[in-house]
This record gives sequence, structure tokens and C-alpha cells, in this order.
Amino acid sequence: MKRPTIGDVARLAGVSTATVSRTLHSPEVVSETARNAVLEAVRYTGYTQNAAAQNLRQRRAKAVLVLVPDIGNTFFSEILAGIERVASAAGLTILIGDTANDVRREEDFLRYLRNGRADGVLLLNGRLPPSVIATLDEGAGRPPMVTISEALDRQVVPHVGIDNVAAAELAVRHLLDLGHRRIAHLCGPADNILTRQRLAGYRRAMAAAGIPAGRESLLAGDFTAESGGRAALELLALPERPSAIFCSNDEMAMGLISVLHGRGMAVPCDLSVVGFDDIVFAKTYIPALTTIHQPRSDLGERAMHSLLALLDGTLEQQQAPALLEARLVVRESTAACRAPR
Amino acid sequence: MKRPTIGDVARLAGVSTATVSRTLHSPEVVSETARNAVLEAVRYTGYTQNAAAQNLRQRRAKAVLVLVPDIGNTFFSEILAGIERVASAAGLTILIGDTANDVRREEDFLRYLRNGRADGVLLLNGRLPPSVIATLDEGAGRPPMVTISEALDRQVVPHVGIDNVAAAELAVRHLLDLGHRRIAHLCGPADNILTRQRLAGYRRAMAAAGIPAGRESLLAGDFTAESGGRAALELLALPERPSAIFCSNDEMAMGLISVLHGRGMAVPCDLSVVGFDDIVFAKTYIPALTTIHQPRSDLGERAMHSLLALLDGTLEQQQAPALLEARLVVRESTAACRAPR
DNA sequence: TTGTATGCGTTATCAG
DNA sequence: CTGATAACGCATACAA
Repeated sequence: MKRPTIGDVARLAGVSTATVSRTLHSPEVVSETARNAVLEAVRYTGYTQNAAAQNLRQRRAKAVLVLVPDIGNTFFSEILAGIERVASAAGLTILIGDTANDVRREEDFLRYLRNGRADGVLLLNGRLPPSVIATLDEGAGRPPMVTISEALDRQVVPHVGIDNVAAAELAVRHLLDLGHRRIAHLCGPADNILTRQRLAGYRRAMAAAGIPAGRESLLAGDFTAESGGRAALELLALPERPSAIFCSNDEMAMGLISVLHGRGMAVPCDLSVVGFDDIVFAKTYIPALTTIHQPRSDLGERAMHSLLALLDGTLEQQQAPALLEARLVVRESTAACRAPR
Repeated sequence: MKRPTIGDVARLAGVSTATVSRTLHSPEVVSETARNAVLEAVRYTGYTQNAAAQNLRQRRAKAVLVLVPDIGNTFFSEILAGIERVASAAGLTILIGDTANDVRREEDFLRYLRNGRADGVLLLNGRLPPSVIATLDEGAGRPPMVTISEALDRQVVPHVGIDNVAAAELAVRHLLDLGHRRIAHLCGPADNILTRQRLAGYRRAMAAAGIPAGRESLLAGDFTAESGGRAALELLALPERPSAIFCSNDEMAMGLISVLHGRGMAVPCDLSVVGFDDIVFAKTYIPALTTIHQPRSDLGERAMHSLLALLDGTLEQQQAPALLEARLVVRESTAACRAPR
């Protein structure tokens, strides 16, 4: 009826609880006879170690918290899959906190760190919640953490991501190579670091081509498809329409294309579009979206590895960011236009 | 340096640890003076209860496991959001297990139930892993669980979902009302219960309209966009092409439309399409997709409420399924066609 | 209303 | 190689 404990197993195997524990943790230190008796008893009783007791005794949770702005965003969920893969290989559980970009919710999840439910944290949300900032100087007492994708302004925590500036440059250069001169940029939310980095890349590429790209070539968005749709309307109202646009992410690009399509403006014939992220739907979209592909699984795996190292103390808290490679994926939305559809 | 314990707080407040514990759990039973002293000490020390110790003592994890086939699928992630909302309101943590539709991974996550990391489980994966089936007869010993969206064949566990048969009928009737007679159906994976239910709805609607709908009107898919693309090729090769198709989910519909578009066949002009689920991208897609909308948040919330009830013993294990309402959302993919695009 | 004492199930230390 | 035993931090039964 009740779940078997280590004591039950010990009794059945005719050994002490210590031996049972040892058999389960380091089988090599117990005699073969004892080991077999224990394993047999474990099988017979169906014994499983009680996680709470272990955590209490060992003062660790064998779990890590992952803070993500939106689980539903496939961009994040593939990173999560990468994280999960290495976490579970290391015997760690992951606690996913969907923060909906809300600081209150972030703080809320961080209590898992304080009450010992999690041993460390992976930050995908581009910001350090206040309560964590407070611990930064402490050195110890400071929770093991790694940022992914969205770096912090101050580089105070190990980070795994891509070089967004360079990737954005790649995207814009692609449009330039296609012969476009009037290239607009649809930005993400103003306070976001990705927005700033991708904007910088856009500017750098335009400057390198000797093309002025002032405020008038910038549209404001917030990474949602809806904001892309609004930007489309702005774009339509422009006195001199661009022939191409680089969008700071794929959702906005799709929202934009969708509304343009509704107004009779076709992509790529009337406007070439490049997105960013290469989300799953990018290639199913009509037109299939030219975009920057990020190695999402790798980002997750790499970051989890770093966190593991931090947890064993193998890795320093201060550290140069690990930048993985992003690449341009050319699809239909920047194709040369034969005949208008 | 070290994290404060209940003992530290007690000492500082000049009371016993029992009083501290009581203050935190049922403030009304301790005197105001004691309570204030304790709360003051808690603030001063920054004390937080240790979850492992609580779990060990109370023999529960205050956590539930949620098994989902694919977190990245927005269909599931919105359900998750609903679950999370009520779970966190009830002070429970959710452990998300992305099973990738792999029984081995399911079993793997279920160890959380046995080792006491989770108190119950929410199943979104449409199947009962073998180790759970084994416990079904036990009554007690059987873990509290609720299925969501995908029911089990035998109704042995509380379930929250929609009436898929009726919803599919709704979709097909919409096409019939539009005047379509040759209506195909793109199925999901053969062994999936949703596939069977939606197929049944399709058949029922066709039969009610007196239209024969045999095997020749059925295309095989597996819920992925790729399989939708393959189905498009099959469809193109058909001797008598249908004028409309009902797809068992949105991803397949999009994959299908995308490939058709590549072959010069336009939706809705050459073929009307209805999907199922109303995933986030359905309305941004070109053409915007007519589909069946499921109340995803509600499904999650409702299911979590049921599980909570199961956990307090308020609810029976055996129970009629809770069926929430799904509705048809009419968009461009079944629009009347003025001029070919 | 409060305090004392016990045990939740493990693991690590320390003798043997 | 093995066993006894003391924590780990907390919540509750019981006594006061």
C-alpha cells in the first residue's frame, strides 16, 4: 500500500540502509553478494528513492529553472528542447517559467531558487530581475545563471547566443546584393537588446554601402505579428516606398506580409522581405520567408552545459559570451520576380 | 552566508519553531504579538521555507507533471498557459514533460510520480503509458490524473476536451453549405483518437448530405505540415479533384496549401480548405485559414481544476468527460472566389 | 495560545 | 566492506 522506503529494502535484503544507499550510488564499493541482494530487493519492492528526502539531505534540488517570455513561441521551445536534452542526460529536472514578459512573474518564479526547488537558472528573457541584481556583488550567494539569446547590457553573467549585429548585416547585405537601395527596417520593442543589436547591424550594412538610412527608413514594432500588420499600414502610407524591408523577427515579417497582401501588395514582387529567427512556419509561409536561421537546439544545449559547469564550480561566473553561428536562409520572399502574380 | 532556517527565525523572534511554522501556515491561531515578532524576524532574515523539507514532512510535492507531445506546438502551449494559471494560483508548480510522442520518454517522466516529485499528472498525449495502466485497477496507489484534448479509448480517467465529432461535422457542413459536393478529408495519424473522431464527423456530415464519401476521398497525413505537403501532391494526381478539403489540423492544411501554391493551384479559388485547431498562425496565413477554434486556455484551466479536485479527494476518478465548446471560424480559405488572383 | 518532541526518507561520517 | 547514527529543515501530535 505505502510506498517502499530504503528501510524496507534493507530489511528484505538483510543489510543496513547504508548499504542500500551505497549500492544505488556507488555499486562498486559494495560486495557483489550484498549488491545482488539489494538489487533483488529493489526489484521486488519496486523501490524508488524519495526525491524530497534526497534533496533535503543533499541540499540540492537537481533541478534548474528556465525563465522564458513565451513558451508558445517556437523560437523558445526549440531552445528548451536543447536544454532539456542535456539536463536530463545530467539527471536534472527543468522547471519552465513562462514569464509572459512580466517582471512580477519573473520574481515569482525566482522563489524556486530561494526555497531550494532549483539550483540554478537559465534566462531567456533578456533581463535580470531586481532580486537577482541585488545578489550580483555577492559572488557566493549568487545563484548560478546563464543567459541565452538575449544578452544583458552589462556582461556580468555567462551568455550563449549569436552575433546579432553580424547576422543583421548579413540579412541587409543580401538585399543590397539583390540591387535594393531603399531598404526599410522594422524594429522590435525599443528597450530590447536584440532590437538594438539588429538595428546596429542594419545601420552598419547600409553605411558600408554608402546609403543613408535615417529615422525615416525605420518602422516601429514589438516582435508580434500584429505590430507587423500595423507597420504594413505605415509603410503603405509612406511617400517613397522602400523596395525591400528587413524585419527584426519572423512574426512581424509575416504580419506585415499578410496585411500587405490584403491591400493588394505582393511579396516579393512589390516588396522583398527578410525576417529573423527562421521559426518553424517560415518555410511553410506563402511566400516562404527569407530569414536568418539561429541554431536553436545548440543554443540550448550549450547554455545548459555552461550552467552545469557553473554548478560544479568548473566554470567562472565572469566569462566571454559564447557566440554560435547564424546563417542566412534564402527563400521566396526575396526571390527575383518574373511575372506579377 | 548560509540560508536561514526556521530555527534562526524562531531564535530571533524569541519563540519556538512551532510558532514560526504556525505563523506562516495559519496566522490566525497565533497571538498578534507573536505573529508580529515572527513576521519581523522573517523579513529581517529573508527566510524562505525549504521546499524539500516541507515536501518530505508533508509527503507531497506541491507539483504536477504535465505530459505533452510537443511544447513547441502553440496548440499545446496555450493549454499549458491555462494549466499554469490555475496551478500557480493553487500554489502548485508544474513540471512540463515534452515527450516527443515517445513512450520511453513518457515513462521516463512518470518516475516523477513515483519518486514523489509530482503529486499528479495531466496527460495531453492521448495515451496511457504502460506503467500507469498497470496501476489502474488499484484504485488507491493510482496516481491522480486527467486527460486533456485527446481522450483515451477506454474512459477510465477524467477527461477535458471538445466534441471532436461534432466539431468536424460543423466544418464539413460549412463546406456543404457553400455548395461543395466533392469534399476530401486529410486525416491525421491512423492510431490517433482525434483522427478517428474527426473522420467520424466528416463521414457523418457527408452521409447526412447524402454524398458518398469512401476511401477515395481520404488522404493520409500525420498532423505535420510536411505530410500536408505530400497530401497536396496526391491530391493533384487525383483523377477527379475535389473542390474542397477538410484537414484534420491546421499544420497539415498549411503544408497542403503551401505546396499547392507552389504548383500553381490557388486557395480558395481552386480549392477551399478548412483546418482544425485555429493555431496562432491560422489568421496570419495567406490565405487566412477557416478552421475550428478550440478554447485552449479553458481546456487547461478546467483540467487543472479537475486535477486539484482529484488531489483533495473531492472528485471521483470515474467521471463523465467535460466537453467544452468549439466553434467554426470562417476566414479567407473558404471564401467565395471573385476573380482568380 | 504556546512549546516539546518526534519523524518524514536519505546520505555521510565514523567506527569497526 | 559494512552498520549505527546523526543530521538535513520542517510540520504536527501532544502536552502544558
